Amino acid sequence: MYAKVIIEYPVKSLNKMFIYKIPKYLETKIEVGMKVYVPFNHKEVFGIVIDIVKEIDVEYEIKDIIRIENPELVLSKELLDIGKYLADSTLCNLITAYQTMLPSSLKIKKQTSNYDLYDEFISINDISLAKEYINRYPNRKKQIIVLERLMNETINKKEINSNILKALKENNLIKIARVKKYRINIDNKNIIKKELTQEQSIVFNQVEFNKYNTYLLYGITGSGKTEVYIKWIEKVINMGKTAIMLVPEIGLTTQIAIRFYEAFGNDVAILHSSLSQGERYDEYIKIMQGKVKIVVGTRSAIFAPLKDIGIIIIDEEDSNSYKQDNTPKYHAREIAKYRCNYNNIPLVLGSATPSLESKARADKKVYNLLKLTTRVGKAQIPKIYLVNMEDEIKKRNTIFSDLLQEKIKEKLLKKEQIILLLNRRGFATFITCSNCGYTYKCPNCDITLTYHKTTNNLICHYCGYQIKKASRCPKCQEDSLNYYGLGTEKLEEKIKELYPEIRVIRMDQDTTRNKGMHEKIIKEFKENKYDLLLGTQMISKGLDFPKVSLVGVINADTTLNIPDYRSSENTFALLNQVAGRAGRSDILGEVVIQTYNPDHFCLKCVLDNDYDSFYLQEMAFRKKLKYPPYYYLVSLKVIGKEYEKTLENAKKVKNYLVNNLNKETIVLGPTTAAVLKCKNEYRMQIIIKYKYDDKLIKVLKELDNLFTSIKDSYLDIDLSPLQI
DNA sequence: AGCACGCCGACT
DNA sequence: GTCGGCGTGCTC
Repeated sequence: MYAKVIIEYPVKSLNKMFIYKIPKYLETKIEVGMKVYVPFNHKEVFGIVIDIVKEIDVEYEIKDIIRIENPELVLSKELLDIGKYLADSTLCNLITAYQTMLPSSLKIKKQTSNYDLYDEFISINDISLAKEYINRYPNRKKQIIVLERLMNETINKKEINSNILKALKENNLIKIARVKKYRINIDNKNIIKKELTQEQSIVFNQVEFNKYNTYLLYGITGSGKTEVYIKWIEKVINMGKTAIMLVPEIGLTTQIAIRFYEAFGNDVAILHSSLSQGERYDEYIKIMQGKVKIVVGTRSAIFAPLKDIGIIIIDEEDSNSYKQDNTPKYHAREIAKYRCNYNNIPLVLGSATPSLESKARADKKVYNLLKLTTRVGKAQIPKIYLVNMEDEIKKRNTIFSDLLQEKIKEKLLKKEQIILLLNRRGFATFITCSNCGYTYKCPNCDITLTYHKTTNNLICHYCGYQIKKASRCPKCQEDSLNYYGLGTEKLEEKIKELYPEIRVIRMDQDTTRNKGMHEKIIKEFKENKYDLLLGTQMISKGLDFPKVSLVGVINADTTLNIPDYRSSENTFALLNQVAGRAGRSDILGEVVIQTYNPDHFCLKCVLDNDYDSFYLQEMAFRKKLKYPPYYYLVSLKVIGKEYEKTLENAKKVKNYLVNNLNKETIVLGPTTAAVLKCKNEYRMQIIIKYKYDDKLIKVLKELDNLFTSIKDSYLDIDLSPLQI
């Protein structure tokens, strides 16, 4: 018997099957999907068995598989197929696809170290033997105490002094058993069931099980989507099946996880980015062994090794975090479609602000549209104010408008809570010398450095380059460095200046870097230890703080002015979400949005809380400019150390595309990418816009292969990019 | 990717 | 002569 194996190196030239002979003693043990250790060109490497065949007809010498690496890890047929689909649809190597699907502790690289944790329990070997021992050595008091306890129970090894343990063991009185221990253990005995409202019940009943269908659940913030998700999953579990629930990155994960633990107890496993490697390993093994039925997690949880899935739900389906921005550049929604189609089950996409793409498909009846239009309980839609900052500047209000200041004061008096959103971290976005014009810039990238005051560092948000800030201008030595552009750090400082008695907490990438900080901030704010929470878009999603009655958006233009075709869509979603944080109980919520573009249609729609109107206007714009969902996009970046050669290669790529793709397909560029120079490399961009092109994948693969022989630059392809 | 092989220049 | 630089080719 022979095995077809892909090996651990993620290189294009090795992206193929290698054939190995299965030694006799492994014939009965080996399975497709197992990790193996094989000889490979004077070395030994790891690989995955993709196929097993009886006979093979080749002229070259075939080597033997050395061993099976870890027999408990077997990728199922479904997961193997998902990997193939992933590799095909994003043009990555097959091994890269499997690597991304596995938790890092199980990846196909080095030896898998043992991540298993155990509890060790002592029990008695033979009672009569123990009694005899006690009689013979009555002065061994400590040992006797242990032995007497052991006559009625088992004891955790940790409780007993190791010398005593040793003595008992040497006299053959006890035995020690290992029990696998999980790092995450939620013991939840009081399962909480909630009744659905009438509107929720109607939505619940519209999903058909045991059939592949995509549903778009359009439910306004606070309409109780989670409760409907729970009912669908409950139904699937009762059918003996399992479920995946995807949530956006962190933040939201914990809150939803708590609700899921309340509803399903230990049937739930959590997979998200802030778990340690060991925790991830434990959760993965639990899932693979069928010890849990529900997986709640972020993007990569779509690859959870569940068997017999009955439903997949993606909450906040418009979140950008479902798209991975490094290779493989996959979108979890597309993998979910593949998996649901594979298992012939429903896929539910939920959102208060569906992506235009999903809404358009729902309108065309490709997806089934489900709607939740009322808030649960007494909660009302918040009142929104739009403030023109142009007028405020005249009054010398650069950060806080009169209205926002007044509202903050009012809420502080009433002891209600406040959230402030500023979608930019750090202290100042750039520092310039007013004497000579010197600006701190990244030496590797084509952008200004952001100043972080807490560490007194200037940081490049692209490559991570850092330098300490000098007290005087590094060029002309004058004491004339000025700070421009407001970040969350500075906002925090300003707020404390304005309201000295206020209790403020900041949540952004910098304050949540350490494990558990995220949860801590949310918990403490919820417990009313702070009056005001300020932060980046991290604070906008899914959090439920009943005492928040005011949300302030400091500068709505930060996201609106990003030069990207989706900036309006992102801004609408962000503002709508953050507005939804206000007034989640019986107190009326108020939202103050500050902007320099009060006439922008996107902000007007936010003001009116009118998703449909936003959708129509934005769709018209997309149609006119040939953007998704009317056209599909592909972004190709040619990246190289030398500008001239990179540009030359980019031009060749363009010509190749124009000559080989369909006539109707639009090829734009090459232009300099949004950030031309990044990490000391130049980046030229080519954009493809197409409606239908049967040659596309084939042509892109050829192009990708052609680049193997070009040394001075490389090609980066993103099929359906979220940003261009 | 990572290793062997091979061809070349420069050194005890 | 031989040590080590790197360009090329191959891996079941």
